[in-house]
Amino acid sequence: MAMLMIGELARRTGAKVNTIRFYEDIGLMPLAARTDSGRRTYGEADVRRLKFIRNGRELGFSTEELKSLISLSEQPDRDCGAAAAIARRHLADVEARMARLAVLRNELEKVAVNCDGGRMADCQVIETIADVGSH
Amino acid sequence: MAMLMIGELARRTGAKVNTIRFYEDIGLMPLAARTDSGRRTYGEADVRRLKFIRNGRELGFSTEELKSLISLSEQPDRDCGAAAAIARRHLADVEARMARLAVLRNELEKVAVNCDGGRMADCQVIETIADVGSH
DNA sequence: CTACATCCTCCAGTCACTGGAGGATCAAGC
DNA sequence: GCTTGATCCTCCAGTGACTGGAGGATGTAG
Repeated sequence: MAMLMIGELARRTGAKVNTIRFYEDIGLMPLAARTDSGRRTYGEADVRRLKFIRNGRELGFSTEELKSLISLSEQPDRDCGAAAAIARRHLADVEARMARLAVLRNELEKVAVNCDGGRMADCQVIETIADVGSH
Repeated sequence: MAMLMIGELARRTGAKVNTIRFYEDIGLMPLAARTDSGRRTYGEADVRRLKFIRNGRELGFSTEELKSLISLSEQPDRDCGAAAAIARRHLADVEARMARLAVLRNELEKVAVNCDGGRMADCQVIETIADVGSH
């Protein structure tokens, strides 16, 4: 298994180099092993972990939540109620956001088509955003 | 039309008092009129504008995008192509996020039910988040 | 007239990055 | 063996969008 340098890890996960170092600083990624000259090296497990982190972040989990989830997963004998609780807390939030996004998407779709070339006075974008969520 | 104090505006829009002042600082809300003693006063137009801003923010528009949208809407004779363009740029993003949230929601739902009481070794939360979006 | 809520300004802190300066190291080509 | 360019290192300052608190003035109800 070939060791990866930080730049390659970045390419494989879509995270920026600086972001990976930042994750190490805050303990979200483990302290990386180093070459003799001090360069960080990574393996496949790091690729998986970082992909997990990036996905989690984009889906709205905080770094602290991800830390809990990871440290939970590293204690395979304890029960997973805690992980499920974090997930469930997130579920309601996710559903609410989806509902509002759905409304917005439909309105934006209409607007993006109708609006082009018209005058601002007839533009629906502003009204649309003002009204989403006041359902 | 009764004038509102900042606290009442906050209550009606869900924004915090400090956030409203912050929006004034960065020019997202206009400089509020003041009473003799220096307190900010607001009217119905401010309620609408702030609701628009809060919704826009929660739906992922940046404060700069909202500023553009607002200043566009204040020039009703110019064409609304620019507003539509901002909306369209957002549309693709919104759709991508919805798709991933949908996958996540379905998985979290399964997991939140199955997982409770099990051992971490069998827990799907981690796998689920690691895989969403890698499809 | 005394509480107490609400307002004011100013400023420091938070979260999750992002970017850059200044310098070392490495791999490839001449 | 040497230069060039990419990549790496550390450290630190900045960003966006707030959030919270200190310290003090003002308004209102009993």
